[in-house]
This record gives sequence, C-alpha cells and structure tokens, in this order.
Amino acid sequence: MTEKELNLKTAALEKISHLDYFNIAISVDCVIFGYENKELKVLLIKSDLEEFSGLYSLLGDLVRPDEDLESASYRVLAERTGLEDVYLEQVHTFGSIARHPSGRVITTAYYSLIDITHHKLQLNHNDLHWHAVNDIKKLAFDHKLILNTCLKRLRDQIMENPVAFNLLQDKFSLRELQEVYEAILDTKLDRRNFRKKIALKDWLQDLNEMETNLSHRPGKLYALKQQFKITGAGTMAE
Amino acid sequence: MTEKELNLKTAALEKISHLDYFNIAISVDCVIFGYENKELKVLLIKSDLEEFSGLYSLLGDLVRPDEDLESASYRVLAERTGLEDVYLEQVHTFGSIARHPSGRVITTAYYSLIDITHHKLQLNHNDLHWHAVNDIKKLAFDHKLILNTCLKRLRDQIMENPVAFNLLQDKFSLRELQEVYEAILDTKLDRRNFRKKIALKDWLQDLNEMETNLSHRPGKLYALKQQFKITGAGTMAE
DNA sequence: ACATAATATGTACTTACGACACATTAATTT
DNA sequence: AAATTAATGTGTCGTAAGTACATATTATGT
Repeated sequence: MTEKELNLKTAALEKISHLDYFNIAISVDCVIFGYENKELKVLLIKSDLEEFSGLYSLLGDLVRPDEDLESASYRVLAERTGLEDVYLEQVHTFGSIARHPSGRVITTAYYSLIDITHHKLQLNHNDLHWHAVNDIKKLAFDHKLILNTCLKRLRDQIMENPVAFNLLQDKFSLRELQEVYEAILDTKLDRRNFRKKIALKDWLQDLNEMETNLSHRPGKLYALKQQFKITGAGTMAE
Repeated sequence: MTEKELNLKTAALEKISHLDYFNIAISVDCVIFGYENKELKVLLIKSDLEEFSGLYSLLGDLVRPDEDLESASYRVLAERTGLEDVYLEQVHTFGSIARHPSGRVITTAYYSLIDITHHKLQLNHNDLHWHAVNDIKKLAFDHKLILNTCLKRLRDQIMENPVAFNLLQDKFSLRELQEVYEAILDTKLDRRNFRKKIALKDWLQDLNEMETNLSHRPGKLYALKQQFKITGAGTMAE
C-alpha cells in the first residue's frame, strides 16, 4: 500500500470513527407471527430491563459487526424458534433518540410467519410466550408501534403475495385458510367470495385428499404450489 | 508521518472498529427525485471516496447521536436543497457487511419528491447535479440498488397516494400531471383512461384557470386539494 | 334412516379497467 | 377572415373483478 493510499484510508476511517458516531448501536427486532386457535399470535419475551419489568417485548438482538442485517434477524429467529427456512421481511427502521432507555439504539424491524406447530420444543425454558395479537395492550420500548407497523404490512401483503400460508401446515383445507385470513385481518369473510379470490390467484394445488377425524363433512386438502414456497426470504438482494 | 506509523494507525483504527457493537455507524441516504423536461431525475453528488472516483452517489450523511433517523434525512435534504416542507418516506435499510469500503456502515434509505423549480439556487457550488434516472448506469457504493428500491416504491405509491404532485408546481394541467406519471412509470398512458382514474381519486381542485403562453389550445389548471398536501411527512409517527 | 354440521358451488349487480375516435378550442399562418 | 395547427376534452363498449346472497351435497354420529 502506498503512503497516499494509506493516508486516504486513514482519513476515511477517522471520518467515520469519530467517537460520537459510534455511540449508536443497531439492533434487529423480529415480529414473529404464528396462528393457533383461530387467532393470530406473536412471540414475545419478558423484558429483562428494570424500566419495563412486567412488560413483554419483541425478540431482538444487537447486530454483530460481522453479520449483515438480514443475517442478524435470521439468527434471532433461529436462536428463538429453531427454525431456519422461514419467511422474513424487513418492514421499517425505528430510530427515535429516546426509544431505548439504556442508550441510543436504532432498530430494524422484520416480520416473520411461522407454522406454530413446528417449534413447540425450544421455547419452554425461556420466558417466551405466544400472545394473541388482539390482546396486546402495552409492550416494552416502542414495540407496540413496531408490532402495529408489521401487522399493517402483513395485512397489506396477504392478498398480494402468498405469504399467509407460512402460518399453516403443508396441507390445509380452504376453511383453515380462510380462518387464517380472518385472523390476520380481524374480520369475517364471505366463504364463496374468498374462495373465488383465492382460486383466481392460482396459488393452490389440489392434493386430492380430504380432511380426516372430523365429525362432519370433510373438506378437500390443498397445498401451496411449490413455486411459491418461502416467498420473501432473500427477496431484497443486497 | 511515516508509512510504518500510518500502518499502525490504520491497524489501530480497524481494530477499534471491530471491537464492539458500537463500531457500526449508521447513515441515511436520500433519493431525491425531481422532474424536468418530461424526465424523472435524481439529485446526485460526485463521490469523494477514492474507491469510487468518477462515480456519483446519493446524498447522505451519518446520523448524529442526538438526532433521530427522520430528522437526519430532513437535515440532509435541507442542507442540500434548502427545502424544508417536503415529502419524505423511509423505504429500506441496507446493511450488508461490505457495502461501505471504509468500514461498517448501515444506511437507511429515504426517498423524497421535490419541485425542481424551487431550489435552483443552492446546488451550484457543490458537485451536485440532477441526473435522468433512466440514464444512470452505475453509482458508488450500493446506491444503484438503493435507487432502484426507492424507484420501485415510488411507482407503487403514485396510484395509491397523491404523492407525485410534489414534483409539480402548485398549479398544473392534466397533461403535465400525466407526463409526470409517464416519467415515473416510464411508460405511455392513455389520456382518457388516465383522466378517469385521477378523477375517481378526487384529489384535484379545479382552479377555473387556464394555461397561458401556449401556441395551441390551453388546458385547465388544477391544484392538489389542500387536505392532501405534503402527504407522507410524519406518516410513520414514532 | 335421520339429524348434524359442515363443504361446495352460481347468479345478479355493480364497479373498475383497457382499448379506442371524434368534436372542440385557442393561437398562428395565409 | 378563413384555414391550419396542435393540442384539449370527452363517451362507449367489452371484459374482469368485487360484493351480496341461498341451496344442494356429503361424511359422520346417533
């Protein structure tokens, strides 16, 4: 390296390493949605901060210097749920000065949709719990705002992209699918119109199987067509 | 300073910047769109980094410890264009490890729409220039990706929300408005269908004035209804 | 066999979208 | 004054999608 190159590099490093600018930390927070008992749920953890004792917060962590933002959120997700191949989408970055009581922390929010039946194991030991989204009144930090923002994004997405399916098991009936949509949108839908709309999207594969173990007429089972699975992961290539 | 000293200093700075979580810097980058000569333009500055000599980059700056993210982007905008009350929307945060050659810098991208005729003064002294979006092949850093992402967002927005109007002066004809839409979408639109669609939105106020100084039949002038002005600023309350 | 509790499906109405053509107007030229 | 120019302003028809709404069908359990 020539002296000139070194000088340039040094100047550049000095510019960004000016002490003040490194007093900002960056984190990711994951809004992990699940679905159970006809309710949309979100995975929360008891806050470990004094200021927020008794409150729950989203799952997050500081971003490590050697991992990119998306990797950090996948890591948080994997650490907490054990799941690897999941739908994950960046939503918004929250950077108010006073949003974290211990210092300046800017956080990037991701939302994720997982099949709640596939991770039952991991979460017992921690203070992790599923909470019905509709029951959540108050969260630590600005996490209620983050949750609302992600929920809005989710609601905007589900009719555009086949993402809601990530909340369900591989095989599902149209009734189950409709119930998922109703839970996400927090509204009742007309069955005939819902089916027409879904049929139009051409997302589903008819499995030629029926539901079992019901005390009434079983419905046909469907699966999301292979080409649409795990949408969103890696969508925003960097 | 000898080369040895420089090497030591560089090494020290590099070491520091990998020590802990506060060694990630955060910046904002603004994609400032304007409209002129029936073309969508974006405000760029000559990159000051050796690695990108000859290339242009977006307008950005490090976020100060005492300002929130949105303030930082408004500050960048005001510093560069002198404009204060502008449409500004957060789009995405880019956090690849190697996206900045001098160190770890995570950046949050905002896009902004301004009336190009209202800021002609400020930008001469710097290396600031308006570039036709369609002509841009390569930018410094990952700024081409950021530009593309913001352009996509802009395109998604304009039929939903009355944001394109921020590119025009207060009074405009439907032809001018259509040309703005055509520039943004990079496509031709049918005049009758476009007008129907806009009429349906009920965004416009008929000013009962006509264009002047044309060598042909003048069109009526319209303004965006007051209630829709400066949409987006502060939309995402924190 | 019957009752149950759900699935599966179609029609009529309305609204939005896309393609498309002609009359009108102000300014300019002859 | 008349004709030309170059644009504005507007309507229809066919198609696709959205919404409201009711009846026949089918496994199961009794």
